[in-house]
Amino acid sequence: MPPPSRRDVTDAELSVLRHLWQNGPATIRELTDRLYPGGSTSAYATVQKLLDRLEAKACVHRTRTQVPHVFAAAIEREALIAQRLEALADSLCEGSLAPLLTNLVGRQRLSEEERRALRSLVDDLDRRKEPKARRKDREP
Amino acid sequence: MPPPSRRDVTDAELSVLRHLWQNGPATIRELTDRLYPGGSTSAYATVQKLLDRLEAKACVHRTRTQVPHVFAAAIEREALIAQRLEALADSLCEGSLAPLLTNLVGRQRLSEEERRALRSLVDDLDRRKEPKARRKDREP
DNA sequence: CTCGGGTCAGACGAACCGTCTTAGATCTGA
DNA sequence: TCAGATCTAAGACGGTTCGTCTGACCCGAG
Repeated sequence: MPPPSRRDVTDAELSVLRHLWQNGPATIRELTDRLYPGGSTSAYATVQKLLDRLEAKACVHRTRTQVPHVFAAAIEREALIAQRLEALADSLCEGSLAPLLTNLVGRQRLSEEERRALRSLVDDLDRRKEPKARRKDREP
Repeated sequence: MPPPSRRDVTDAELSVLRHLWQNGPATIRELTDRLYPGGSTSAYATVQKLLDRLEAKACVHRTRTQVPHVFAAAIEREALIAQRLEALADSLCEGSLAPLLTNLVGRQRLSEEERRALRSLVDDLDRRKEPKARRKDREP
């Protein structure tokens, strides 16, 4: 059986990605100073390798025109969340997202405010998908 | 840096677990015949090892009193979903579940029926958490 | 006794992850 | 000019995990 071939983003890789999300594009040097403060010489190479692999996974974009190269996140945090939620649904719910939803909603950890926000989200969705009187939807 | 120490349930392990969820307790032989139909001798040992590791992860309970041993799922599918959702929240949302929720709700893939079910879930939650007049709830 | 089925412990190859080393290119300042 | 610093690039390393597979031992039925 061939391995999944598309590997997931790793924890160490994620810490790099997180920094790019929070602080925008950066060089290897900047990332190294931030993530491995007081790190020895090899920390630089470690960050470099993490960026290499992130680039191979299309999660990071590298600007080669200038030196040192500048790296920027090529995937949004939301997109990564979406991707993992779908992977979860595939492996545990036969692709259906509903069980995840009910699991999240059925928790006590949701504050009143979160519940209110959730309700308004559902309202928005309803409004978009089944308007009482059909409006001029450009994408039905 | 020490590895995460609590490893996740693997794909192959998950296929065993899935069968236990669907068909109830089973012996190694039964699982092997189901999961590796026409499998050679070693398939049996493979399933056995998967069950060993699942037991080590407290995801499976093994009845040793009788031979052959009978294995049963020791974790519900819902619990595993919950666990993974929390892991996801920890790694990508600083522990907050809300981003997962909004990501799931903001999709087009939710059918009208799913939206209706979701709404009633939120309604239930609201009713449970802020009853206008406290009723005699035996399980609050 | 033999043999088939079961348990148990462990080895194996492959893959992955984080780290680290090395070599060569490029730029800069004394 | 050249010595040193900085960067890119490629790869090796040790450790771990995963799925698979082998072999030894146990036991009850024929």
